[in-house]
Amino acid sequence: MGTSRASARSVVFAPLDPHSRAETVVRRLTDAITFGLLTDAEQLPSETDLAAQFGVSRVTVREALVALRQQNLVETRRGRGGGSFVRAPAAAADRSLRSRLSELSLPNLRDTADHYAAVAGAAARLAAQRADADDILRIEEVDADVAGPPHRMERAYHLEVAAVAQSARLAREEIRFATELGTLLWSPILQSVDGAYDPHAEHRAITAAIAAGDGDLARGLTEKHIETAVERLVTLHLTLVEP
Amino acid sequence: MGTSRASARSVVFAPLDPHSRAETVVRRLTDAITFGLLTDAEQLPSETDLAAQFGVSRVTVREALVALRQQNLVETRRGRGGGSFVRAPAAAADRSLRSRLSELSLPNLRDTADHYAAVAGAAARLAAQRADADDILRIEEVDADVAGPPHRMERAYHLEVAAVAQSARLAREEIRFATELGTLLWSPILQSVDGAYDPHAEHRAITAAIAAGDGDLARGLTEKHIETAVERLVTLHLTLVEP
DNA sequence: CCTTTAAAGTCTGACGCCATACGTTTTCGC
DNA sequence: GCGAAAACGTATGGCGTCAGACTTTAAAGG
Repeated sequence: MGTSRASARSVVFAPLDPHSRAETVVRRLTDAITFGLLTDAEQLPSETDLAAQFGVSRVTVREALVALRQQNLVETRRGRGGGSFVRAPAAAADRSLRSRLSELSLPNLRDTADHYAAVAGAAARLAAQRADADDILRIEEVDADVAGPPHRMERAYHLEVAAVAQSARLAREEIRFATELGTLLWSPILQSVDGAYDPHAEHRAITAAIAAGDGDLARGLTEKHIETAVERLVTLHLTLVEP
Repeated sequence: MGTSRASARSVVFAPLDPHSRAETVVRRLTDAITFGLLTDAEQLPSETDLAAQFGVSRVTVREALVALRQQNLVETRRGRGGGSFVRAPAAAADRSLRSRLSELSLPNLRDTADHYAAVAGAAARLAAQRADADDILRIEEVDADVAGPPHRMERAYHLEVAAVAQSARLAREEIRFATELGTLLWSPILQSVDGAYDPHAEHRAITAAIAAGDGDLARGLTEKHIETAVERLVTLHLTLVEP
């Protein structure tokens, strides 16, 4: 009894976000660059457009861009055709990933993964209930495109499943996890640890379950897919933490 | 392909929270009072304590309290033993609930419910994998306490299950849903629509599945429990929207 | 080469929020 | 009844953010 009361209060009275708005914009853009959502040499929208999209003042955007320039994550050019351009060195992303991984606590990593599996599994189940033939084709097309880095492929696949599930919330959650954890879970570093791992074969099995309308199987396969990736990540984490 | 890229961007460039900090505090406290997390005549922490807990300045808390007083949701007394006290008329809560329900769009309601079922179902499944005998006793004790309003009982039950699942994230999500949707889903208004509904019997079945270590059954029963409540809410929603 | 255009750079007054300090009110405890 | 303590009420200077306006820069297009 006391538990639920105390815990509900923990939400009501939880601290507000301590970060300034400029700082929040910095974190947004830094994460997007570090995790590959914004690629090297890519041009950001203009200051005016960024301000409109983020719902902040242009001064705030400019403040954030100063910080990003100091981190050498963007460079800015004036004049027509100017603007801010991403500078994302590949080696920095790799170092950032290992650094990030070694900062994560194992219980925290497992808890995040449990949550992710719940969301992605539910999306797969709903997709099995709601997909039509066009949806299945689309999922297959997305999965057939193997031209990019693994975490991009994984993100595209799971996001397509969430879209087919017709749940805006689950799709949004999927994107959040892809941003927060996806780059770790599906990192190329992990691919070299165990060569026998074939995510595409697992995707095909999930897609077949969705096509067959078997929601429980689709969910179970999705959960296992994520749990497998987590175990590999845990293995890497242990090598980093106990040298 | 374009789908996942465009959608990832929608997260990166999504608008920041437009609400001022004072306004956010107002919303927090208004929701907590309206949904029964803070009860009539209950004393709020002092301004200084609220400021510390919310991580804001006292001026901001005072600003929020002015707004709450204008809404007649609190009254404030000076001096020793003074402070702000909740004023939560039962009729206003009922009106607020119907008003809230008629504002919800049906697809939105279903989507939220799908997400809730995923979280609560996953919690039940993990609880079945991780519970020991003491945990089961605790769940049963929580469920045996029938002294309060239904939404309180439901919150306490599901939160206990999430606690037994040993997932901080799922517990936090559970609290969020209990705050956002729980008061609607388990409202006394709905209890009078269909007298045959017995949530405690459904809880006992879920608890038995958890005790038996049957994660899939525990999850399935939890999902059905929530889906049943949603259908009843949809029925009420239709009576409000199409008179 | 010149003009136009897009985009960054700079500035300004008003408002929200911060930390800090002090004053007033009311109850509690001796 | 008095003094102490808790708690609200008021005020202040500084910083972040806002909307809006104007200037400078550099590329694109004729």
